[in-house]
Amino acid sequence: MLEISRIRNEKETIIEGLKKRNIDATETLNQILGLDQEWRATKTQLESISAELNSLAKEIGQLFKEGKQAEANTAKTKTSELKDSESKLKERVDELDKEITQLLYTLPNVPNELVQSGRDEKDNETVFEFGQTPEFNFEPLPHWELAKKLNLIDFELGVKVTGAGFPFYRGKGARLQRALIAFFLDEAHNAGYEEFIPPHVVNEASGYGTGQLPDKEGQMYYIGADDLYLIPTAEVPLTNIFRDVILPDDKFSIKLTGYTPCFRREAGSYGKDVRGLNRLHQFDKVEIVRVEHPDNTAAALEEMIEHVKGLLEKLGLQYRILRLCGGDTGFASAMTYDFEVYSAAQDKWLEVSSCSRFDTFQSNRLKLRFKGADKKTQLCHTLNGSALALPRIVAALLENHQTEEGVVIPEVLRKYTGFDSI
RNA sequence: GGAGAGUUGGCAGAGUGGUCGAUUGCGGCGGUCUUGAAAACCGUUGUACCGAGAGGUACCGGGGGUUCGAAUCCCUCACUCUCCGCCA
Repeated sequence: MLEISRIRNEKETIIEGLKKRNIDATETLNQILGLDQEWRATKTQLESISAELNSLAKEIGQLFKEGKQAEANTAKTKTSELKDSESKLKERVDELDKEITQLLYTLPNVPNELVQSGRDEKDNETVFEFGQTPEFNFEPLPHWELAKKLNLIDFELGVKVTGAGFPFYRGKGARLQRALIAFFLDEAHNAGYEEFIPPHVVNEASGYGTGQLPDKEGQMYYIGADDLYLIPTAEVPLTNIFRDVILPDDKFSIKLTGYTPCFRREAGSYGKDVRGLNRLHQFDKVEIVRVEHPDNTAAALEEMIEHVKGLLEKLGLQYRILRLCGGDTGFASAMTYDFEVYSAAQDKWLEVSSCSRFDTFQSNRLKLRFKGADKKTQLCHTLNGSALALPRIVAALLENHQTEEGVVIPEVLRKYTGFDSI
């Protein structure tokens, strides 16, 4: 959520920035500023009436104490009129408050100056490429066929027990999952991230804190009996650790990591790119989350990108990094880099990681602040990234490292898997 | 699931209708003393909003009510803890 103070001061900059998302925010911003003006005027009125009432109440108390009943009762009658207008003004202030917040919720984050304007994924810029497209002297199989042939993943069993998008991993397939999770967590640990095992369900306040609610309500599995939500990513519990927190400014940088299963309803996304592991309702992911002083955000994002690059290179996967254009950048993000690995057998690029800086957009909702040397509180910056999401990594590993004899496990994973091929 | 107790400032913990944004202790910050530190002593120490400023308003788990006046009384919701039951 954008800060109202920023809208007051930098309206034109925000309008320019949001154009990169193909959004003309002029009208919304004017509407907000209009309501804000009324809000402030009404609030000033309200507060002066409250002040008057407060002092009257004190006087009446004093009169009672002095035994001046009659005078006290006269004073009492004076208050009723004031109370009337107080409650009317209060009502209006609350109303305006709500309307402003409602409008603020509709505005996405302002893109960073590096972000290009653009409509969709076709306008994303490739900023880095690594590796060679693997060549095969046989017809490479897509991962869903390899998974079946090698008995690694059972999609039909998942359908039977739960439904589509909830596969069983089995045998070496299951052990490969566990190996990847351990590998990713160890790498994050070595890079200075503190490891967490967070809850896999969160309450409503946490959903609002990271912005899944109210905008993406339909994407989360909801447990009605207890009013809880299954997490769509570890970002939600990990970032909400800092909800309503004021940090001392010597605490930075804060670096967290956690593995969790992720649950996404993916409502409305059927029929496209959903084969095999490409899109699931439950998948595993290791997430990295950072809370930063605004001065260090750019460096932190660079560091996260280097970290993810390292992971992919150690796994021997060809990849590219895209800086998303305005239209493709997520609602809360100021700038996002997507990592895509090349899938040989599907002949397409699969998104395996997304690293974003949110600047104050999340922390404003979270009320995550720090107190600087000048004793002023200001909003922290948050960032997060996947390091990494498993399914498409598994898909790429199977497809790109396949031979006619089977699948070769990358060197770095072998101490975790206990086997070097499948 | 049953019964009970609780939720107050960074923490601990007072406060049962007016002078309470809130006693006190600890912690934090500043100072005195000291070569330095500790101890002791003194001072200071919540957040947000409105206002050019003076100043004002709101917040004692959330929401509502009673009252001229609520941390304090009433209603309601949420959460936490203890005991019992069940249980990995």
